Amino acid sequence: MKAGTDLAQIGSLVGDPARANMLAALMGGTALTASELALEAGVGLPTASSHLAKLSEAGLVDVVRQGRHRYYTLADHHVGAMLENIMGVAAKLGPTRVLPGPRDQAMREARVCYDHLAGEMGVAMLDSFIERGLIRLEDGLPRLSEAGTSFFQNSGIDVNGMKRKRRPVCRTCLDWSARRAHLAGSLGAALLDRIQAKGWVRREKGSRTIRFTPMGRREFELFLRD
Amino acid sequence: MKAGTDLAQIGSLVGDPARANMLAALMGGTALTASELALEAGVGLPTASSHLAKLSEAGLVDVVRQGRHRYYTLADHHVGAMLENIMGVAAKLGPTRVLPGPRDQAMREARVCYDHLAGEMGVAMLDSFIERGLIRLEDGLPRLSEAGTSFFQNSGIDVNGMKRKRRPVCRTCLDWSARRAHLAGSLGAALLDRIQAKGWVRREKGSRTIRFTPMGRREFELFLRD
DNA sequence: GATATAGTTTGGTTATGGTCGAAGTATGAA
DNA sequence: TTCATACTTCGACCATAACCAAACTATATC
Repeated sequence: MKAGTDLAQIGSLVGDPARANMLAALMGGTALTASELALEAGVGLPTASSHLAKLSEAGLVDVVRQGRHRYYTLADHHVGAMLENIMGVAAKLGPTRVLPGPRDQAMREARVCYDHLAGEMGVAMLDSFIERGLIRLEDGLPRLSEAGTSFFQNSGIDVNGMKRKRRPVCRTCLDWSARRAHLAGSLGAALLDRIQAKGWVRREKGSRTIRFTPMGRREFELFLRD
Repeated sequence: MKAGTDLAQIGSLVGDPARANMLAALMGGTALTASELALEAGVGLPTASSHLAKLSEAGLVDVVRQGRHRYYTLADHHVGAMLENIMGVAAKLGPTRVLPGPRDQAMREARVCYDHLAGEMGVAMLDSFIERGLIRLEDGLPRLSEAGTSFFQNSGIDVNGMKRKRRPVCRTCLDWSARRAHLAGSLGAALLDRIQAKGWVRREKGSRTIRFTPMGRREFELFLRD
């Protein structure tokens, strides 16, 4: 009874097409303004504003005011994971998607999951870290090994700084396309940052899909073999 | 855009209070008839029938006719996992649940997650299996070791039979109360079966909560130390 | 056969909530 | 100060869908 009420509350928030589009857009990980989200959702500004107020009040999204803009983001990675999960079920159930088009194909290969890399490339990355002993799995939860700590620190990622924060450094997230785990957490986020900073990928604008450039792909694979 | 539509579709199904209550009831794992679900949801039979038609058409629930009854169940464990996930977010976000009441306490400790054991007891069980080397984690996915195969086979669970089926034998499921993994998959389901068959637990009717009897608790802990 | 039980279908009512235009607030720029 | 941009609030409108009563179908029991 009580459980049903909780379910319904979140469900109805996600259940409105306009809000669902907004949330899907925010899955891209970049903060978006109210106007951008209105455009994304295909509704007027007043409507968008009211939707965002609801999402924000419920705690699904965070907002930070900057000048006359309001930047919205997903509240945290749990929300991102939940949305990813729902999309996974939708994809399984969905109206007989026979052939995943070329666009879906690219998305399967690499995409942004809130703030980290997902898709086959993301799964491959975590696999590689585990194989090389940089990350170890304990009770199903990933932990950075000592070797991993120094490896990432040497790569210019401030892992020790991360360890002092609240957010877990390593976390796994179930990849709906590959049905395997990929790396989330602050380390996952930092790695996506670097991949983007190094110009290995192009973001398709308005989409979660990311495409590796030929050069970027080579570099990335080298990085995994390191 | 397309992703948003998928989200909204599932969201709106889960977003109606009546349907949410039905789904929550089905999380208990037992098949329920349309009338039982109507009662659970607090709506009339015609209303329930229409809701169930929608859920069924969308593929979230399965129905099997038996005489003049129709027994509904969640379509598969992915749906269960999704609902569990949504509840987890709701619990985190929820209206400042300060003190989890005694009832919630029991639910934290042990409950049914669609067809397997969840809560602290479920987490403890998986921990124990891993510690004893019966289950090993590879790439974040649990796999039965050889020792595990013979152990469970000796306990009277037909693991080898399970391996031939489509459904994975071992799967982890993130426990929203403990934020740790517990064991799902066909082995998880079989273990819950045995726990119930041995009379170690009492089901609270109309609830997912299960309570270990004093004796059952002792036996269960022995089983984990085995 | 007649009767009861389980569930669906139909039709009509109601209300929740999404929508936008217009007016209002807040911040920044000229 | 004045104008422009970014967003919110208000008010009114409208569509979707949740709901039930009554009628209907199908299965079981007597």
